[in-house]
Amino acid sequence: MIRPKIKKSLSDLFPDEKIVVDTVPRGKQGDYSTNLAFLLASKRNDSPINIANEIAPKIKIPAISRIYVEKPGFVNFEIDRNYLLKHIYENELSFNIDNSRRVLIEFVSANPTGPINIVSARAAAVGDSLVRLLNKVGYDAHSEYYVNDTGKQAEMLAISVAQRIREIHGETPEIPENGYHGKYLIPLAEDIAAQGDIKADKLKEYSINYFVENHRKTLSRFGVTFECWSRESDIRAKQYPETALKKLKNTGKTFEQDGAIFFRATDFGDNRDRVLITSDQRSTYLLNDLGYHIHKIERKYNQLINLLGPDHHGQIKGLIGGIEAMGYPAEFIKIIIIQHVSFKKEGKAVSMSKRTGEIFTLDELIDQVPKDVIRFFFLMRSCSQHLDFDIDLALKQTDENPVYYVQYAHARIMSIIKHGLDQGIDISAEPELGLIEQPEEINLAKHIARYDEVLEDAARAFEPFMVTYYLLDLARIFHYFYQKVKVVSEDKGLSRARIFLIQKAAQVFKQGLDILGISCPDKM
RNA sequence: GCGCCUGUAGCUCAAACGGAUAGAGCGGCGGGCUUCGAACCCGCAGGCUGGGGGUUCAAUUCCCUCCAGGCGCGCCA
Repeated sequence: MIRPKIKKSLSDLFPDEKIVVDTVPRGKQGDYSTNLAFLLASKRNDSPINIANEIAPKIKIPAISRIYVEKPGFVNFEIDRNYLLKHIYENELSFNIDNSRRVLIEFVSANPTGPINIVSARAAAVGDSLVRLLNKVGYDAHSEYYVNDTGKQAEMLAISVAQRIREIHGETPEIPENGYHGKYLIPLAEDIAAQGDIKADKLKEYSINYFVENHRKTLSRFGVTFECWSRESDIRAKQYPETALKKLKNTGKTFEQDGAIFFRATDFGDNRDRVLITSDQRSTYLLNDLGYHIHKIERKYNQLINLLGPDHHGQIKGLIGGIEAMGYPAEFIKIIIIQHVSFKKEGKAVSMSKRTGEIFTLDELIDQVPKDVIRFFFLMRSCSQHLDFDIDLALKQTDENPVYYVQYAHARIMSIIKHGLDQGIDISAEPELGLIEQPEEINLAKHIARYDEVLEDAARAFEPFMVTYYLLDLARIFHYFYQKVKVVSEDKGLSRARIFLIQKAAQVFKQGLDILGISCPDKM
């Protein structure tokens, strides 16, 4: 990484300043810039441009060949060409920004009362990519799926399935109003009916397992696998909710009212106190969830990340407050809200409700749109951004999806390298880096060198989409380079040097797309 | 009513921690293959960053207010 080297050199000169090193906008001199002169200006009561001119000559950094001062006071640094190429040549594209972090990322966790619908697809894409990204930068990150297999909705599922079985036997089904009316229960009911009678008390377990397996298969088609599937029934059987309740009671942050036990969540910034045990002595979702989080922490994780939909934001304060009250640092847990996706079809919004049975399943979407396209689409947006997904657009115009733009760049490179081999270029030979000097070549090299910086930024922000944008930029720069520079020519030494450069680009494409969970074919 | 998110080009979106002339893709118009992959490249058009006020050397970014949209606000999960 070049950026931290600049920052360190500046910090050594001015240890008291909060120095920012940024990239330079297009069209300006230099590659990286600092705001240092602005910071000093207010303290010294002088103009930023004067200070910039004063400090610029004092800065000596091996990676930097030239320093420019730009109005109104930026100090810009140009990377030394030889340093840059050597840096790329020696960089193995693997690094550690923090190897002490053991991270558990819980995401999707859809209720096993029906097929996964496309609302969960965004969380699946982001969560899976986040696991890959964090592992790539040196964290020890793992994926987790929480199965809500107890409680009222599980009961309601069993009741609804029982009615569908009656229907198969020629009777009129009577699914309760708040039951599950979707036709997707019919294959399950047929499956059960074909096996003869399953006892009523086994119906719930069987149905839950059916959908858990269904979720696992669907997500696997989407390229998403979970290392751990935790079950609420297991958490309960191991008495984690009771443990959580005991811990909370010990802190004095609970109270009784109307026969129920409350958690004093308002002490932790919540807008109301939250029920832990209802007046009819059932544990609430919050208490079970707190128990579940004890279970996570007991597994030696020091960073828990939960991806939630925007409809869950109301429960964040209660959960974090509860974890804090139980004596764990609040920073242990990070909640990421993945904003709402609006699906549109034939120009109008698609409404989805599992209870009424109006759903568009993830399986149906994958049947029609390649998973690479779907994932890329979701990973082009920041999590905090609402997102419109036009299904017709995805179905009809997949060729225009930018994912192909990136994949094409990689395939093009592989084709050029093959061509080079056919022309007798020895790609095992040491490249003569000094031959790389065209502006388009240097620009490509500079962008390759930024890869690990982008990964660091994306990992610290928990935002895989930053990788997506980087890859689109790199593809654009490569395609332009291709237009201007002939890689394979009569000059074997030059050809070898240029192949080295595009090989590095290909490695970045491959690894970057892998972080996004998107394939990277050699031919298209 | 309260809380969270959002408002940037015709459309979909960028612009990390406040920085330089607010950038891409799609769509529109005009160019470019005898040459390593045209799923590509180049150029043009298109913006009071929802309105107004404030803080700052500097605001798309922070604060206030108004307007518009989305999602929440159970002893449900």
